[in-house]
Amino acid sequence: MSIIVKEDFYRSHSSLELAQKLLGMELVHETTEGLCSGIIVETEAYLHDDKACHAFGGITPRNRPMFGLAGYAYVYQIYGIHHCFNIVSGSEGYGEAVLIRALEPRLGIEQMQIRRGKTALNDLCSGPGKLVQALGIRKTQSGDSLFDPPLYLRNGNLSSAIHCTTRIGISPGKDENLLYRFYVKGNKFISKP
DNA sequence: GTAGGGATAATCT
DNA sequence: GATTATCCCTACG
Repeated sequence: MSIIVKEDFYRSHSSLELAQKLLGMELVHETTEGLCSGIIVETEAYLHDDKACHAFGGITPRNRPMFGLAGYAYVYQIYGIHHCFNIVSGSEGYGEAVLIRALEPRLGIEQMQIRRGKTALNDLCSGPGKLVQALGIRKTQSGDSLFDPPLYLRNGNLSSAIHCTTRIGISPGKDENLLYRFYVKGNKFISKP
């Protein structure tokens, strides 16, 4: 049973609601090397009035996708080496997104192991930079839609409770105490308990 | 198995 | 020139 999540879904929830509803869904990437996917088990919300949000200082060429319609990808590079994958959320013009922080590997595990250079399952997608590398997502896909192949989400069932806590890697003074991080309680594929 | 520090480049001011 | 929503290797117990 695999139903592609349609654009309506992304637009009928606030960013905070969406961050929680994404848990348990399957993120799928189809490439020429094969299909890879994983269950979303950890997310963080970034809102327009939130100092830690890339869009807080206004629109720039890099963060432009965040100000568009919900249901599109926003990919950026940090620390010179790593990439992070976000799902644009909220209303058009507000600059909000949900950062995907961890996946539970599902399909195409062999391909992910090759791309990551690691074999341990819990070391393939347990972090924002790792899952982007494992799925083979590239920065050029920033701004692409998420309701059609090659990159899309499928509905899934969430069996465990959602845990809510503070976000990771936020500098002091940048709304670091907001409880905008969500993860599946007891799941061993999250980046950090 | 845990803790600490260094790498590295696009982006914006 | 400052900033950045991380990862990985190494050194210890």
